[in-house]
Amino acid sequence: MNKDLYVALKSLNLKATPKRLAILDILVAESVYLAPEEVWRKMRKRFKSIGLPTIYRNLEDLANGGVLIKIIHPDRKLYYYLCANADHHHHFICINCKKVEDLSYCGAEEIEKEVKKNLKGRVISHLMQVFGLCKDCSVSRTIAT
Amino acid sequence: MNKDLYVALKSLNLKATPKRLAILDILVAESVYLAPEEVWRKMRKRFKSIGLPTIYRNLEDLANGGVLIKIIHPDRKLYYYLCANADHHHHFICINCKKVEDLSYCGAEEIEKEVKKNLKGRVISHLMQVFGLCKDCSVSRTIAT
DNA sequence: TCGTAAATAGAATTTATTTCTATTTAGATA
DNA sequence: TATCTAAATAGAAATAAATTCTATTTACGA
Repeated sequence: MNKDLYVALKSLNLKATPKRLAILDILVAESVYLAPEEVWRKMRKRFKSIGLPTIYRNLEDLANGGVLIKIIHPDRKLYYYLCANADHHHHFICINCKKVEDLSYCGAEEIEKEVKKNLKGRVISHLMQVFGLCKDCSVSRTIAT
Repeated sequence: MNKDLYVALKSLNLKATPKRLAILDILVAESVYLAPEEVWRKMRKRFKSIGLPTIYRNLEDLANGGVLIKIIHPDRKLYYYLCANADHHHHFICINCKKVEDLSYCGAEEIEKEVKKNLKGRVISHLMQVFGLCKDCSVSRTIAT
């Protein structure tokens, strides 16, 4: 299995259970974001019995540990996808094919500066998600809904 | 009633019903963001019968029309608050007292440039929300949960 | 290999949101 | 001002998403 992932789990005090590893495996294999329920469907092909609570618990634990990123879609549902480097939280998300790409640009410093100076406040976290059509999907104009 | 709001409703082809106006009134009065269910509780003090579906429908319609902004909190729930100028979608949100303040900074141009140039994609919308503690709440260290 | 804390299944529950249908109402038009 | 119609609403019911609970199983350190 992937050495880095194993180390990551260790450092989070999470045991490397077959199901947890399979969840990671699925999310590593897909370069798109998946809803918990979609992860569940894929897991059911590999395990005869697998509960939805297990999916939720693991996704949440892994997201809290920074191994996964929780993507909040505008339509209320939560989606998750694997994040290779936990420091990078800025994404371009294709609303057609669901592919997620990293954005190098991040205005975090400017924001922090403005909040500190103008609002006298303190930044704890920020969320930046850019939705649009990726290269392929903006060529073929048809948009799935 | 507020002239601007009336005009805004007109332009959205939304009728100025007492309940719709009251929802706006509540959200104008509060400078904090509110969950649909919180709006409902306040509305029940004014109307003897008021259904939750009415709250949801109105908040959604008003948000779609740009009169309200839909704030997506990290913990899955949706919150709403009134937006005076519909063009401004960048907020500093205090996780303690729920106050929402505008941020003037916006990296939209840089992002659009990067998506176009590096990813050959097309930006449709973007979301930037900064969570933290406002001036008052960062002074008193106690954080409500 | 053994012991223990962590992880799990499966059922049940909770919470949030939406759908549906009959009734009411805002506001345009006569 | 009275009438009409599409939009808005209540209230009940259904759906969807996420969580809780308890008994059982399992990873993995000693």
